[in-house]
Amino acid sequence: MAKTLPLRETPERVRGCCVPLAPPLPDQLVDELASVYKALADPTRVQMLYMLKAATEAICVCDFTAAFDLGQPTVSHHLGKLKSAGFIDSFKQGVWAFYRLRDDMPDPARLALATIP
Amino acid sequence: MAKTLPLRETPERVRGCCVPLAPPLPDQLVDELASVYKALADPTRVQMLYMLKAATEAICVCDFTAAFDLGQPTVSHHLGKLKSAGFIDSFKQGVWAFYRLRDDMPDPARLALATIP
DNA sequence: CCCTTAGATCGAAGTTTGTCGATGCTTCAC
DNA sequence: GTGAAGCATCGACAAACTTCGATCTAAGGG
Repeated sequence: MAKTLPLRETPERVRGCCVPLAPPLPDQLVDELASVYKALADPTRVQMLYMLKAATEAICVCDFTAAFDLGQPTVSHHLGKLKSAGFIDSFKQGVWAFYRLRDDMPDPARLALATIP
Repeated sequence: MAKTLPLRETPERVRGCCVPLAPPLPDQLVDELASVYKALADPTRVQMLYMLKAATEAICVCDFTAAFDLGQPTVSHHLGKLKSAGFIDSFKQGVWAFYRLRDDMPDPARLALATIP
């Protein structure tokens, strides 16, 4: 017959150990989610997305460059990451480049963006 | 008198350039948000949080170690990051260590966690 | 006691990331 | 055509991150 478990009584209901868990999320989905979060894992990019959420029109790269005490290549680099992650797109107007939130943002990006004030 | 803007007509309403923007978020808040996202910016940690959301009880470290084809020190490292970010806490039960979602999770972490399936 | 086991911590290797300066490209003014 | 301005791209470098093996600590079993 089954021998009693050697665990002493506990303040929490706790199983012995190493019980089967729920099936994991598909690798593809997990990687997609992690990529989206990675794009948000930098203060400059969080601030950029906040500015774009608060803005009523597309924002010029020169505005970002003025706002962030960073070199222009660095600003371009951050905007490129947000673009690759699906948050924003861009268009050119003469010599200027404007960025805005995507209308057709992928769901993971849309959900994550909603957590930014 | 004011000279007309040199911009040609555009498909979008676009201001000239470099117009004042909304005041930025406070640095402290931006850093806190970025730190939370950084904790999610790894597939293993996303999967861990999914497992903890799906579980009804605390999960033993040995379960994570078995689930992730990673060394035990690496699993400990990831759990430590999730703990530092405010997502989870832990308690010991004999030789085992159990992790669970925090009841009093900070708001940024709670919001971000809600974006994981 | 001694030994085993679970987990945390330490130190190191390899990769990724943020930042910069330099350069190239495109557009516009003259 | 020539020059200047706005951006993107490239190459380099320091910092941070992921991962591992080795070691240390704590708890139990004999």
